[in-house]
Amino acid sequence: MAESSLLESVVLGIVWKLGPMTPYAIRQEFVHSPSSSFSASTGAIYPLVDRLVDRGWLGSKTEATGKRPRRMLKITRSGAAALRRWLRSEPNDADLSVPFDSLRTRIYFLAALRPDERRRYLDSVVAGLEARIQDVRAYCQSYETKGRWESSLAASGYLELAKARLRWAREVQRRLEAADESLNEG
Amino acid sequence: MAESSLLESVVLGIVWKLGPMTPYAIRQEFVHSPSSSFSASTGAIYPLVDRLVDRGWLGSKTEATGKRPRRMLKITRSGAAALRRWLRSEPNDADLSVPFDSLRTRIYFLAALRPDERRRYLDSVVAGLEARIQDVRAYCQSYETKGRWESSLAASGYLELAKARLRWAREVQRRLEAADESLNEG
DNA sequence: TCCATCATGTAAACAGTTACATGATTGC
DNA sequence: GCAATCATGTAACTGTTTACATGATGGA
Repeated sequence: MAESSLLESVVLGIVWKLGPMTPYAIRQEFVHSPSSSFSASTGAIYPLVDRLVDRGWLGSKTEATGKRPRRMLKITRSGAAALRRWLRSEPNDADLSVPFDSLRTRIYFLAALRPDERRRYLDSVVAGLEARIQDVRAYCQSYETKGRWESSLAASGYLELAKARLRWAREVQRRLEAADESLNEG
Repeated sequence: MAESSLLESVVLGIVWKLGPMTPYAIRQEFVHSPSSSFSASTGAIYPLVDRLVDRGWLGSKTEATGKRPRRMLKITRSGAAALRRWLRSEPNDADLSVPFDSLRTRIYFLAALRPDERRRYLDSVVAGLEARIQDVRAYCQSYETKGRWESSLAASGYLELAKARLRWAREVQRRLEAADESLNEG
């Protein structure tokens, strides 16, 4: 049994949860997610779907409704089994390590900028995160009311991370300002 | 001027901050980071360093100290300028979107498991995150005392995310248990 | 009528992983 | 003497991005 990649497992999960659906619809799920870690370009998603079909995890039926064909994908028995295997598997090192955050990574090198540049950058980060958290809140609320329970649990995970990040960015901003002031005074 | 990838910018930043250093030492920085998003395998790092040298952003001097040569890398003027350009650049959509979390992603499909399997999985997640957060705390404290200020700000970002994630995992655990109990009663 | 979106895919280029290969140095 | 780690790199494979190409459908 082939070891499957994360993206493959997620696609399998999406079809299990939302299917039957077209490859196009799968892609939209990624596009509209508040966490854009998978860009899921066409060149990634179509070959990936083919792989899952070849492995017998997705069934594919081409419907000729209009003139142009649509591929309807649905999960098979062995596909659902593979999904459950993934879900049950012990979280590994990468799963447990602190999520990657490109804003945090940049901060690590912030001393390379002048104080005024640093301040400007932090302002744009805080403003950007504040704007974004509104979208996340809206996304989460839509799941709390109409969604399934798992979706609302995942959504609360989005919100927790988004809030933690904004809290941290404000703290960074505050500490930089304090440092600048003490420099001006002393 | 070529647009540089995130990994390239980070390598540039590491050499700016910690250099002059060997490609091997750069790799160790990634290996020992609490966020293992960059695995930075040899096959990634050596060609990447070559690209940065070709671009004139890193200077490379091969020292023949013993018998085997060591490449000492140091950032050039234009390399430092490129680093600052990256640091000043407006955070984009991907930067501002909620960080990816594979544990959260799995939760989204958790209904595919039986209640006892879900509970077992959540237990291993919470245990794993608890164990991990100790390492993160230790890592952060080492920067609070001896590190530079930017490192300690980045470290506080690690800790905030790690804590938010554990808080969320416990909340999920709690809500799953509550749901199971109400099923048993009603 | 025209534009956006639905919908399917391919091809070239590129980046990254895994595995391999080599050999020096340091500490037990 | 031996094992771990320092240290450099390459080659094959795989997955992803970017760009291209095509055409249907539905609404203003």
